[in-house]
Amino acid sequence: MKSNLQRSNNRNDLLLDAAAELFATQGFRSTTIRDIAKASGMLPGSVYYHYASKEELLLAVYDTGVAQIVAAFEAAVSRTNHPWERLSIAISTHVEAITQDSHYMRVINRVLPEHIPDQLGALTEMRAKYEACFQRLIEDLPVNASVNRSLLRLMVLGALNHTQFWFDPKGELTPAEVGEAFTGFLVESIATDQTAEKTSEKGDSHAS
Amino acid sequence: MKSNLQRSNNRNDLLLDAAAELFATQGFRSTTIRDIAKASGMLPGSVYYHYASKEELLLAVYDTGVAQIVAAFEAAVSRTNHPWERLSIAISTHVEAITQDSHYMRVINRVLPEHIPDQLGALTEMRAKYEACFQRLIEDLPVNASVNRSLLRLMVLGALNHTQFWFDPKGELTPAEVGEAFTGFLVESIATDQTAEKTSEKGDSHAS
DNA sequence: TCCTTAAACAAACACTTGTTTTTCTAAGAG
DNA sequence: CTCTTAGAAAAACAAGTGTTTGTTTAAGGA
Repeated sequence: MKSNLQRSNNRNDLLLDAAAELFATQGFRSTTIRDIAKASGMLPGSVYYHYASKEELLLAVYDTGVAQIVAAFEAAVSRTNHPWERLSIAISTHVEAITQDSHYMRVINRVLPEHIPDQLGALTEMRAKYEACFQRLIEDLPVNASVNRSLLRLMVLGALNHTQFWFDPKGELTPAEVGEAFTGFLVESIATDQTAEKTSEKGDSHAS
Repeated sequence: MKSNLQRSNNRNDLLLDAAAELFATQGFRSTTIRDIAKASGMLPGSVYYHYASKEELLLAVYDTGVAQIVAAFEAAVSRTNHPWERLSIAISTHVEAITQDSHYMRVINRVLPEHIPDQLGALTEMRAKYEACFQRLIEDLPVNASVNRSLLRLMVLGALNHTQFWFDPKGELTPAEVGEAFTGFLVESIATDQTAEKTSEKGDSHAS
């Protein structure tokens, strides 16, 4: 039988952390095994004791990242039952995730499945767990029947994914303001009348 | 003096075309000089007779791509003076550009300046020429005073940049429908009243 | 104490990368 | 018919890549 006191697992976590940080800041292709090994204080070959390949290391990071961002998402969204507020909160949570917090979540934004063809299926599957959050959230939005919810989801996801290239955490805008603005751009156009009125009272979309 | 009949320039164009296609379909890093040489029917070393480096080759492709997409943009947008229709047309032009047409335009979408740190400045400068088109277009939109036009532009650009990952030219949606949908999601929320009414008559945003 | 084994080291391997150098070819100029 | 030279071939270079292999270390169980 196995001993209940395994030798230090911590180096494995350290390795994973280092990989996450490097994947998040440099991307997958630009990060070498030697970079990761150096950052976690070991030699290149030692990495392969823990993970069979560089791509498997990415999968482990990705898995953790998805779990974290889904958890952050659900925690944030549970604060209210109002569908449009939920969208706003979800957006700000996403923006927060890619600027602060752990590097694992940033990997989900930076490394797109389409960029690693060999792992396209696995990565897409994981990422789908996150995108499904938005799917449910958008399904719950009270919008006009003519609205193509799938296109709406893709528009929002695209806008969110791009925030990594322009959002400056030291800038004037807060993640919450981005969420409110993006939501505000949409709400009155597509919401059913009663929900639009309810939201516009507290939203920032109208001046007059 | 130089002879007016230079030897065949066409191999240079062929080289550029091959590079554009590969950069567009595989990305910059994943495309090797050997790939490009093979696709243009020459040997790796011969590429360097025409371009001093792989990155210089990218710059040449990028430059052509920006010129083409700006031209396509302006030609499309000039068809109407209505600001919201212009936005819709601009979006559909973008979606068309990344699916049909030349590979040069697809490179602009696929290869983001942030991914090639050594040429960040040059690429950003070129890309700005394209993004400026949207900036002017959004400046001309009659929207409420509370609307942050900069955020609106970033939202639209993000959504557009992401279309490459999901838009299927063989699918049910046409680029024009994407443009109309995206515009429809926005127009009534942020447009000043009279323009919103004008647009909603022909748009597809309201059912009731 | 002996043995097992998790964990890492040390060093190379096999290959790919962008790039350079040298050599050849063929077309136009004089 | 030479001479020059644009243009490409051929082959290698130097650096970097992911990965594998053989060896060492040290902790825990018998």
